[in-house]
Amino acid sequence: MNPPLAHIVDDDEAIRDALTWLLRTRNVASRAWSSAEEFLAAWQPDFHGCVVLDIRMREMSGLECFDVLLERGNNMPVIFLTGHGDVPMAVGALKKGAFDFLEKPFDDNALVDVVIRAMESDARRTASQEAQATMSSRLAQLTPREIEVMHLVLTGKFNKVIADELNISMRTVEVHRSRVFEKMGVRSAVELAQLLAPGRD
Amino acid sequence: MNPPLAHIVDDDEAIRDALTWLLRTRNVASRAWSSAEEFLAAWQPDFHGCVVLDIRMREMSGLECFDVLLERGNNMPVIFLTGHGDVPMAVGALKKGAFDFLEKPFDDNALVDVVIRAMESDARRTASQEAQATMSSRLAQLTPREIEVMHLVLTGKFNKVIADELNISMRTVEVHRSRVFEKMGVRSAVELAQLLAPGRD
DNA sequence: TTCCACACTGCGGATGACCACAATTGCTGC
DNA sequence: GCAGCAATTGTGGTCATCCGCAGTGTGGAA
Repeated sequence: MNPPLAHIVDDDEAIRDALTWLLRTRNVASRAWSSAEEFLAAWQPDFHGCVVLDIRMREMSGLECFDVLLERGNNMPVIFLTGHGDVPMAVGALKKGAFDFLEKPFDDNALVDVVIRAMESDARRTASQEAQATMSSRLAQLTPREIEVMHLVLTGKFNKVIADELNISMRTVEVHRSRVFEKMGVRSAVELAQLLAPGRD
Repeated sequence: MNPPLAHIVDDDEAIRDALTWLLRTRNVASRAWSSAEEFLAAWQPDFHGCVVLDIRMREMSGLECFDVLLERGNNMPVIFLTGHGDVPMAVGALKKGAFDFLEKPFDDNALVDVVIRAMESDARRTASQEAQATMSSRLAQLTPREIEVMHLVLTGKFNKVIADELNISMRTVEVHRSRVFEKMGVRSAVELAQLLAPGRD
């Protein structure tokens, strides 16, 4: 898996170097890209960390780059940097899901804080996403009939009722139910419900 | 219950009237307040709809008003209007949970759209909140011991195991469990798990 | 003191969940 | 055709759940 990095995307080498240095002094690993195109070309779905994206760049702008990332299903938090941002631009970016939007000149401490919080946020997201991936792969192992039975089990219905609704025997329901538990790695309907429900408590 | 209203808070009477008229033509009920203080004095937890809040006002500013609303646990979406907003102000407001941040002069259609979306959002939130209030009032009826047993039941443990952990007899666990189901209005542990879990499927 | 809510316990029976063993049907791929 | 998977069903038995009936003990409120 790709290690978490702060991906710095800026066509100004001085800024790139300054940010790289700044983050290194705070023990934040980073990688610099000299254009949106370069970053997008290298981008992979399992990139982790965050993106620090300059708005004004020679070719593709930071906002355009952001749109491409959204289309590709990027999950990393994106922090915008801009020298000449206006309010609608900032509002639009945040409403599309940007993590933050900072104006130059920015305070070094503030930027580092934002980057760190973004990377923590990504780490949390990654963790919960992995759990969900495990769930999905398990769900994928279920046959159509098993899924059907599982849904009815999750409504709390008795095997007898489920059998009625599907016009099959109770015994068959028991078998499906048992296989579902086995494949999903649980030992009861309650555990299954907890597993398929988001975190609580 | 208070009906859903677009609460217009602006110390400029011309703006208030214009917005009220604009919203009425689109069949959106609204109420105008001539200052943040006036609105906050009248504000009640069961206000519904949304808030259209001017930033620059003579006494308390829109941002200060927003902070007070947040402290009071306001749930209505807040839409900011401003003539001289800057980027950090907009970013800060959105990150604190504002629904939108519009600069004057704004497009009438755009504003109405935002207001309508905000009120729809509030209607959805209200609905899910009522469901949760029902849950809370039911949970409040449970005795301490019943809550304890309920939590263990929700982990999928057998009554026998629960009895062991609490050093009581199985029969007692059965009684608590039964009372929990009765008070929570469910008929099985699975239904209980579904009820206490956020929406899914 | 009396009443009541809460927690606790035992017994026995009805019902549901789970499982091992055993088997049939139909469809797919080699 | 044969192997393999999915879906189906039955028998018989064990374990868990659920429930009514019956009763004890404690602490707080009337």
